[in-house]
Amino acid sequence: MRIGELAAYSGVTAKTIRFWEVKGLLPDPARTRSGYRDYDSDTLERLDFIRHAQTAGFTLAEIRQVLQISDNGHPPCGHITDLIHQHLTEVDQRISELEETRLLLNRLADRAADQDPADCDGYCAILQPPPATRAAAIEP
Amino acid sequence: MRIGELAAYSGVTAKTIRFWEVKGLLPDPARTRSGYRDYDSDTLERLDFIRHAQTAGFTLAEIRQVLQISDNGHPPCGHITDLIHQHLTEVDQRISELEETRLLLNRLADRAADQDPADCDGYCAILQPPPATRAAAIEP
DNA sequence: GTAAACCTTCCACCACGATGGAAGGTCAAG
DNA sequence: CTTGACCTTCCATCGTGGTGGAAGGTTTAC
Repeated sequence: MRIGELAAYSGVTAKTIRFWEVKGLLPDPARTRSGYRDYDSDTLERLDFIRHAQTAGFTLAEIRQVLQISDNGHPPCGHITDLIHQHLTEVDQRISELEETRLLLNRLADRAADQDPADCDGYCAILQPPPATRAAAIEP
Repeated sequence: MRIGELAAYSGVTAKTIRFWEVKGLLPDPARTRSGYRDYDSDTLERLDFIRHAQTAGFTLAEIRQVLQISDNGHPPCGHITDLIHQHLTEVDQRISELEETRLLLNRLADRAADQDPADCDGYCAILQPPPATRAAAIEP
């Protein structure tokens, strides 16, 4: 199977397949006499695996690690389980960060609703923090 | 005030101040005879404004727009209000995406807990999607 | 035999917001 | 007069996951 065909079956572009190969997620494929990449159909499953792992939020580097373990003949389940829990922690953290941002934005929206543009002296007051973030700017 | 002093007062590094200038967030500053940047203390407020806007999740490009409106003598409040609501939408969307990811990871974690590594044939089954995502891989 | 479709490698570029460092000029203290 | 802190510009690099395109070789159908 040539790269275009693999691309068509998998839904991954040929460019991306080559990119994943460079990044070490795909082994060097067989080549035809003329130098074309020649894949067996197992590669389709590997591409699927990579895509599902991406959907789960794993980086290519992490996926490469998992695949290496697998390629070395070990079941990577333990490693994957670790990664899953690690990612859960990260996702939870990112969600709380974003919820904090949302809180801030909501406060700003409230303030914007009350704001008379005429009062906007210098930089717009909406985005100003509650007073006294820095004690005093000493002018030299 | 030279750049190092401004950096010290504002808590923004000199490198970053130059970077913001290049990106159009800061006007070309006055220069001393020898070519050093020479800031007035108003710049301090501008840097503060930029930092608060960043905290609210605005990109430098958005902040530049707001500052341009402000520099042209118009109150940017209306634009800022629009941006705030736009960002609220984006943040909400990002949060739901992450919550979906968390759901997926939790399902994977459950599956991982039940998984016997011995059953891991080929690519680890934990990350496999529920069967029949693609109807059938036709092998050519 | 020739045109289209496909393949190869290689190099550059996108966003995003900086940061590191080289090579050289300036300024103040001792 | 020298040392060190500070400043200048310019260019490269980081991470992330690709995408675009040039220049050239191959295969397939007609």
